[in-house]
Amino acid sequence: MINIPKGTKDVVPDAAYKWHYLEDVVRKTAAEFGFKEIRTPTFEHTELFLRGVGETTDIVNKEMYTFTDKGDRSITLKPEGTAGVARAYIENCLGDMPQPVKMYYLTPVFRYERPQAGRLREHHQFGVELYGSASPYADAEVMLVAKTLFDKLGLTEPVLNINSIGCPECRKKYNAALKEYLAGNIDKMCASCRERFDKNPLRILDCKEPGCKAITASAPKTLEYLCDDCRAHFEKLQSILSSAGVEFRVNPSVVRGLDYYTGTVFEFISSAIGAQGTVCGGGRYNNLVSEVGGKPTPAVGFGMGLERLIMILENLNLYLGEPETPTIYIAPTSEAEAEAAFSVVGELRKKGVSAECDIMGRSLKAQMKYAGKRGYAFVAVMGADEINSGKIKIKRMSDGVETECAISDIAEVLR
RNA sequence: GUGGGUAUAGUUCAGUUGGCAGAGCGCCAGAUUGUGGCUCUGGAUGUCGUGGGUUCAAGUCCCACUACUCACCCCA
Repeated sequence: MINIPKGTKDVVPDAAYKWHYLEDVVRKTAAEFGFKEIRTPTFEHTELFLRGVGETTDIVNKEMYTFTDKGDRSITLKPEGTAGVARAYIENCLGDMPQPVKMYYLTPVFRYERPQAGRLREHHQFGVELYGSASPYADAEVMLVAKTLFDKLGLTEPVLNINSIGCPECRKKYNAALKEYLAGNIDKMCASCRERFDKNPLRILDCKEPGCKAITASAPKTLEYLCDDCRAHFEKLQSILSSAGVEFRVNPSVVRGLDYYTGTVFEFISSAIGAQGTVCGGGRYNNLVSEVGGKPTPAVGFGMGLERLIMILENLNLYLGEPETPTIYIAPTSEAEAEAAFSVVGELRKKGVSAECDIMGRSLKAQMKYAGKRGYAFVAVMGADEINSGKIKIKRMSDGVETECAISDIAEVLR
């Protein structure tokens, strides 16, 4: 037997309704905020992610599904949603549309990682992209999309953590200050932090080693090195969030692992699903479009992990939609009525009523059992009497009450 | 890439100092031939993850491998 590849998941028929429910709420929420769906390919030229996501990131270095196609092109399965949208924005001249351009996507993403709770090699993301506005209102609006979605799902628990890592100018000054602070202690820190010291000192702040945490606790904060513009932006953002009634926590250790972020970064963190608690992460990436070959365009957005979101909803016993079962089951009493039942079901479907009948050749009793277990709202037994009289009793399964009507009127009676 | 845990029926698991491979759930069929969820009866499904070793005897002990799982790194 060939089993499922590591880090992937099947959604079986009886569980698909959860995804339908979630996607439905997601689409409605995005639409309320004026975001329209954008669909980009599952794979892109590898070059896009090298330039967009950044060559020093773990995602690009060790996690991409990259292969050479038959035309000798280097192709990569998308490891995140933003780079492809940036490419599409440029390629479809969306910069010439009325600004801002507000887009959302629902997409699978692929990263070669060791799976664990809340981490897969293929997972699905809902993401939002707002292009063309550098205003902190844009940052707030994007955060509000996530917040509103959580509210609609009955989810109050994920905490919004925000930070600003500054523009490239602030970052230059900050990196120098951070390295100066760490220089005296670096030999006491973990191996990976020592490695990060040269490559990307900012990421040291993210380390969870107790020893490193103790050292970084009093390290300089990016917030202390923001230029006037970045500081004003971050302060205005907080004021907007406060007056919008959005609770948040300024958390200097929120440092994103993708190179394209500038300025505002944020995460919604849940404590309901174990170690991988970030259910939504995003920020501003004002240099991404130009990095990928377009003209400079301010942008802000987030990615949200849908598997993680479903895990949270399940762990907190929150509503996840209703199983999808046809409305009525027609049960022929024997083979003699099977064809008649089959055609009645066909008529019902033409009228828009979801209906099924026996195709297993089962006894009436077994059919009733099946119908009860599968959760049909109505069952109608069809035997010789019904065929002769043209009348049939529709049984409501919740309480057993039966209503008689003409076979040709079933659809109307159910309405 | 690093570390811990686990592996027995479709599924969740039990299996005593090593002594005939089991239970619940699910599935199928019945319980006087046209009405479900409850109950009762019966039935099907096993390379005990794979390969070695110890032993009269291994699901059980030892070794290796593989898979799964949790955690680290990193991310959603």
